[in-house]
Amino acid sequence: MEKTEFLKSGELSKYAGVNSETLRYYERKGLLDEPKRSSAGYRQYPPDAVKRIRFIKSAQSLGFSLKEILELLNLRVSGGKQKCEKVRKRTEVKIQEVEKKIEDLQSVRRSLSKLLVACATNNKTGDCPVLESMEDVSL
Amino acid sequence: MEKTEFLKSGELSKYAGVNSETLRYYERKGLLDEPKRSSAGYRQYPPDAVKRIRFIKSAQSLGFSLKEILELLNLRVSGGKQKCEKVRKRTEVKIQEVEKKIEDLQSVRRSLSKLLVACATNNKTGDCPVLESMEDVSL
DNA sequence: ATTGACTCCGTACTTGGGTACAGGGTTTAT
DNA sequence: ATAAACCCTGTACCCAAGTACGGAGTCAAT
Repeated sequence: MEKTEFLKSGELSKYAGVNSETLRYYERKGLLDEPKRSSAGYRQYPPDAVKRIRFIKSAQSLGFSLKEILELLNLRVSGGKQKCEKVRKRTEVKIQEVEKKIEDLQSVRRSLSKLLVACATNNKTGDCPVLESMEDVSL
Repeated sequence: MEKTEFLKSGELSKYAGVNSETLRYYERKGLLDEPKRSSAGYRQYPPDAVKRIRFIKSAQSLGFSLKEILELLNLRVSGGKQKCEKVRKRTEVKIQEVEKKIEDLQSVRRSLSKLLVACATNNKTGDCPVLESMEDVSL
């Protein structure tokens, strides 16, 4: 009877794994477009709002603030030559930032791997080497 | 006359680019070892405390909380077979987490690259394509 | 020996990113 | 037609990660 085309806030929050209050919060912050409302005033989210929330959550776990995430989300080409140029510039900057993060993480991973190797050595010899802590190894 | 071997809180905070109150804060949180004190009670940091602060700051920018950073810093092998085993296990978990972050970042970078390509196309044709926003592209 | 720039400590304040009500309307199942 | 289970709004509260502040001691230069 009902086309189950849209999600209510409870449904969206369940699928996306966040508190439904968080949805309102993101809406206030402009991270989530204001959804249509039912006649009773209930929010009706399009199904792919789930993707949006998940994107926000991943980006956060990668060290982006909500403000930065908003900037990422607002990068998009929408016609007009000079606007496109601006987007290109800002995108290049973002890419640099992301690549820096990737390099730092790879450096962290290398440090962790050294620890593993040290442990493996121990398992052969029974004599556990003392390894200086993370930040001495690299970065 | 004075061996300038140690750093005072103001010096360390300057070199490491943080507020000196932050040093006290990190000390309280166990991220920074309590340094020796001068006869007057002034903190005397070893020069490589700078590395420690920088490590903390990078790790933060990669999405690690101070609590997680403390765990990373406390990973180290220091003798004793079963302890080494525990370290190895925890290290493996950390490596997985780091690799997940790297993959997510690479995915973000690919999305951003698509934007760039779209922009480049525009610059040839003068007709700027409409590209859906970040989270539709990937992740 | 006084001034200015530092340090100490404890405590209070701030900001970002949520979470939790209270008080009210709605929908669904019985 | 009534209760359970939603949803709405506004506001207050919470935690992490700092930051600022007051009152006091210290150090270096004049």
